[in-house]
Parts: sequence; C-alpha cells; structure tokens
Amino acid sequence: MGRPSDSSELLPGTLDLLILRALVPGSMHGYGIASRLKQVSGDVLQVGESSLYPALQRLLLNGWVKAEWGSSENNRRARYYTLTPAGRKQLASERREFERLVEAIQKVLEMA
Amino acid sequence: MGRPSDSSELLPGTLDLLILRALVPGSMHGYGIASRLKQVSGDVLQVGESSLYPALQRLLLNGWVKAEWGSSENNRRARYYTLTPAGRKQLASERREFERLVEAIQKVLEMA
DNA sequence: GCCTTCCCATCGGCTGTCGATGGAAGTATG
DNA sequence: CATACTTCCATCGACAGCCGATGGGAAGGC
Repeated sequence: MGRPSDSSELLPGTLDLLILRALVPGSMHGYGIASRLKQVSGDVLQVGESSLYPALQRLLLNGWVKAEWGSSENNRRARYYTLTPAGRKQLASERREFERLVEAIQKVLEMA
Repeated sequence: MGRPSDSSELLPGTLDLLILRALVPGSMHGYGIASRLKQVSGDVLQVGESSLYPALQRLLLNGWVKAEWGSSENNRRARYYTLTPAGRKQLASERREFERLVEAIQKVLEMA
C-alpha cells in the first residue's frame, strides 16, 4: 500500500505538509482537518483517521503543532491543533522541498 | 527516512513511475537509468542503487519491463531493461494518478 | 599492481500509511 | 424511549517502500 497505483489517496511523505498547511488559517481539530483536506482537494485527498492521528502525534512530538482540548461548534469534545512558529518554518521548508521534487519529476516526465 | 524533510532525494511512491518513464526512449541498464534520472532532473533525483534494483525486480515481476543481458558500450556486462506493452499502460496510469494527486496538493497549498 | 569507474545485487532496519477496531458523546429518527 | 447515525478521539498490526551498508566482479588508466 501507499503506492500511486494502489487505492492510496495520498502521495506518501506529503501528509505532514498537508496537515501543516491546513492549520495556517487557524486551529482545527483532527476530524476537521481531514474534512477540510477532502473538501479543498475536491474529494481527491481522503485522509483516513488511522493516517491522520499518527501524523498529528508526530507533529506534536516535533513541536510543529500544539494541542489543547476544547469543544467543537457542535458541543462535542475536541482537541484543537495549532501551528507553532517552528511549525511555520517546517511548513515553508517542506513546501519548498516538495516543489523542488515535483519540478524535477516533471522534467523527467517531459523529457525527450 | 523516505520523508521530504530528510535527506531523501525522492518523493516516495514515484520511483516506478520515474523508471518506467526513463525507459520510454529505449532500453537501458540500471546504472544508466539512475544516471539519466539524475542528469535530466538537474541532480535533484538521486536514486541509490539499493532503491533502484528492488524497484526493477518489482517491475519485472509485474511484467512492466523485461530484461536481457548484453554488454554496455564500454564492453561491460550489463542487464538491459525494456518497457513492455503492459509497462506502457502502467506508465500512463501512474502518470495520470501522479498528476491528479499533485493537482490536489496544489489546491491545498494555495487555499485561502 | 593499484585505483577508479562501471555495473550487478542483497540484507537489515526504519518509517509511513492503511484497514480494522473500539469507545464516547451528541443529534436525529421512529 | 430505544436505536441509529454522525462526530471525534485513538491504537494496533500488517505491509511495503526506501535507504545505508556491504559485497563482488570486470574494464581501463596510471
């Protein structure tokens, strides 16, 4: 699994980038992040919860995001994740790297 | 390893695509494929041999490529890999999928 | 004779992703 | 009321891909 030809709906290695980017407009809870990614991508990016939460743990551990409990607009207990300054730097870095690699791949795809 | 922020020089999950694409102009041996990818990508895509050969085995197993022994232009023993018709179909499919995902990610990266 | 380049290949380990699973708390249905 | 559905949290086990290290052999230059 985790390969483009499989049922994967994600390019492996881009999940952190996507999550960090999703948090730029403001704090969100996990479920909301997944919904937002799905929505913005036009149903292409379908992040399962079993991919999402490990990723969020990772981000917490590295200090890219912080978390605090609260209640969602539906009166449900929810954990809100917020981008830290370090997280913004990481986002910028991952984004540059991603674009660098995609450009490189495009060159290969378009070569003679 | 295998993540964008690491020293990885590859977007995980794109290696098969790259190899298949590299074989479109004609048969090549493994070492040549790696060199070509590096060159065309402007030194960005650096495929280690320990990534390359397992990938080639995979492609062989799936029938996307076939292999035959020969000698390189330098009189050295070399195994030449050639795209099969099934390989071309696979290439087209992986390429579409890759572009689909990249577009989706772009949407996220550029969202408000 | 030695070193570098070319070319093959494998093995062990790590990490990321996913399917399955489970739970709790609100909201709607009948 | 009871049942079902949705939201929201989270973990576990399996699996596959990539990489660093390592091995070797054969051609050619110094």
